[in-house]
Amino acid sequence: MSPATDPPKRRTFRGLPLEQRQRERHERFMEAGLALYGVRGYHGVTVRELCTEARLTERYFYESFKDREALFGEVYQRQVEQLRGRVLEVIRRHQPDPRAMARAGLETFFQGLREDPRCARILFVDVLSISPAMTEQSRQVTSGLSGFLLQFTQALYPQLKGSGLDPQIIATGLVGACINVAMHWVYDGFEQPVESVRDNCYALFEAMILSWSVKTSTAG
Amino acid sequence: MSPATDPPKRRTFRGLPLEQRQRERHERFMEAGLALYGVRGYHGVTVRELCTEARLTERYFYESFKDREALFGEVYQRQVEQLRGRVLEVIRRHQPDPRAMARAGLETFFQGLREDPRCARILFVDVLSISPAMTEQSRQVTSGLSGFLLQFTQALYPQLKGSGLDPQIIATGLVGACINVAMHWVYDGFEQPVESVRDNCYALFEAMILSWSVKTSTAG
DNA sequence: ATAAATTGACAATCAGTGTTGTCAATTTAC
DNA sequence: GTAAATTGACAACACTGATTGTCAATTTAT
Repeated sequence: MSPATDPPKRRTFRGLPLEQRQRERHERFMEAGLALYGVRGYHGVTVRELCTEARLTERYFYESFKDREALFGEVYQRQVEQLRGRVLEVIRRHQPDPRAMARAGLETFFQGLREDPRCARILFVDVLSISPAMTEQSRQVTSGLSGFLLQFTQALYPQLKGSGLDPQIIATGLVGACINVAMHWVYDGFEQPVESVRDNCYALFEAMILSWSVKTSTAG
Repeated sequence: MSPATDPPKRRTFRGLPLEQRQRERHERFMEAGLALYGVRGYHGVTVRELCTEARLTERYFYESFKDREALFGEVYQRQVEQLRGRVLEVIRRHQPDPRAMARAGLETFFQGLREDPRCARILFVDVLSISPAMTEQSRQVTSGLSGFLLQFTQALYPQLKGSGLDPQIIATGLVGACINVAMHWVYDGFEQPVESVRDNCYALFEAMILSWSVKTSTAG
């Protein structure tokens, strides 16, 4: 049917095969996305700016991503996985002391944001105002976080069940507390030392657990 | 210098003086802003749509507002003041019982969001991704909220000072907890009864206060 | 009744932006 | 060396949206 234009034959260029060149371009756009989205937000950044930042052209942008939102989605997902991975790793390393695990996890979380404040904007601000699809993606991530927290505390304190409270709501609240503290910390330019932020958030966790065990021990 | 076109003489129309007509138009745009921004978000709404919703034309939009952002700012500020006013009022009405005050305040907060879910999106989501100016406005509001919470708890529990924790961070965390719980509640379609949401958030407050007084009493 | 003010509908302008296409220059395979 | 693949710069196109301007119809004051 079509007049049969032979597809161009792939070949190496500057010593690199096609796949690697494509991966490198993809990677440069990812970095440009982090740099621009993370500072000016999703809606304030154009495709052209992303291309300039990546030192590539529009053609390659659409080679790697369906549209602007797709790039944001990938940047978002990568940030989530990087930070989550670091936190899980450090938690594992502090087993089995639950307090050390919680404190180290919190500290790693906050350290990650301080090392790269752009992460905070991408993870907690812009993702919510792009599209219903991105909002859903974000909600799944934070729900997963609450779920993990839930599992963690219930494994450590099995007596927490049956206190009349809703563990899911409590977990959602604690996650929200950390996020809000983190955001203010970031926007205030990291005034407080990371140890203070960590300890105060940990205090929220501990308070909740304490109160829980008190309630359940007096109730049971 | 200018060819001296006389300014049009103001007069009544449909029995209403100019000021009142302008105020009514302004009001219709405010309602349109709440309706559209509150559902589709700031970036998804155009001036034309706002005009259609308000059953007015672009000319009147720019009569009332400098631009799209100005309308959002006013809608935001009004929502803040309405909700805050209701919460403060009900807290006052439950004086002097601190638990009743806290629980009633929380319940009013959540009820307000349930009665008008558009409020949640405007207050907690979109305001953060519009401009640095709007972000700053939002931060001032939530800082004010944390400040109020701080004052409230410190007045009730003067022994809380000197526990080694940073009350400002704790307050920021508690506010973030309520916001996050509220957002998930809204987006989940108000599955849980408002009493449950209220009680669980209150439990966070109470846990914090309890833990605080325990720490200070054992330390002092 | 008439002229002026007011309104509403909509055209016109102007600036961006996403997206696709062109083309010359560069690099590679043969 | 030559043809094909690849790249990079940028033009072209289509579309959207903010903002200003036009004008006829309506209402009011005198």
